Amino acid sequence: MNKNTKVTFDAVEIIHRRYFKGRPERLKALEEARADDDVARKIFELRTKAGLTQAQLGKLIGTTASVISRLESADYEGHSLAMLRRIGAALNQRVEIKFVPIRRSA
Amino acid sequence: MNKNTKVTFDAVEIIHRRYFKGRPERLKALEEARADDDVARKIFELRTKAGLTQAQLGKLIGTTASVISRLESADYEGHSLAMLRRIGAALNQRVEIKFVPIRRSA
DNA sequence: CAGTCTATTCGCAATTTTGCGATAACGCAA
DNA sequence: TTGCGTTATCGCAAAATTGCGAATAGACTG
Repeated sequence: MNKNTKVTFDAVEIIHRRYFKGRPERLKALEEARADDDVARKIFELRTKAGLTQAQLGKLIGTTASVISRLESADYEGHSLAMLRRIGAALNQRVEIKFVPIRRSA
Repeated sequence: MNKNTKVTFDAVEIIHRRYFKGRPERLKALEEARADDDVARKIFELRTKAGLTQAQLGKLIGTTASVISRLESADYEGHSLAMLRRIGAALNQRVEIKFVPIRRSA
C-alpha cells in the first residue's frame, strides 16, 4: 500500500493518476461528461484517456496546443466535423453522428 | 385497394408516398443510409421524413435551398456542428456526437 | 525561490463554411 | 410538348473556424 511505488502499465491508469487522483473537482467534471453531450468534454476525456497533452494531440493532427485548448473550452461552439474526425483518426476513434428525437416535455 | 384514395394522416406516410413509392432506387438509397454513417444522407432522410422540401427546411433554419442541397451532397465534407444543430432544432432533434473506438482489423 | 510542464488566452492571418441569387436539370403531370 | 415543383451546381461576398506564435497562469518539483 505504498503511495507512489506501484508500477503502472496502462496509459489510462497513468493518466488517471496524473490528472485525477486527489482532485475531486476534476473527477466530478469527468463524471458529468459521461452523462452530458458536451463535445468539448468528450474531446478532453478522449485526449486524457489516451495519455496525451494538448501539445501532443495537436502535433498528432497537425496543429498546436492552443487550438486543442480552444476546442476543449466549455463555451466554444464552433466545432466542425472535419476537426472531430481528425482528432478521432489520431486516437483510433470513429465519429458517430446521430439525430435523436426530442421528447416534447411531460 | 385503390391506388390514391386512401387518406393519410401521418406526415411520414405522406412523404413516403410522395418520394419513395414506386422508386426502388430511392428506397435503396434510404436503406443504405440506415446502415451508413454518412451525415449528408442523415440530413436528407431527416428532411424528407419530415415532409419538407429543401427550400422549406432552408427557410426554417434561416437559409436557402441551395445551402441544404450542398449539405446533402454526398461528397460534401464541410459540415459544422452548428449547422447540424440548426437543422436538428428545426426538426425537433438533438444532435448526438460519439467517439467510438475502431477495432484494429482482425 | 527558480525551473519545468501544462493549460489558457490573446491577436491576427489563412482557410473554410455559410449566404444567396442565378441558372440548369430532373421528374412528373396535364 | 409545356408547365410546375424540386433539386443540383456555379460564382462570389460574408461570416466563422482554424493556424500559430506569444504571453500569462497554475501546479508540481528540486
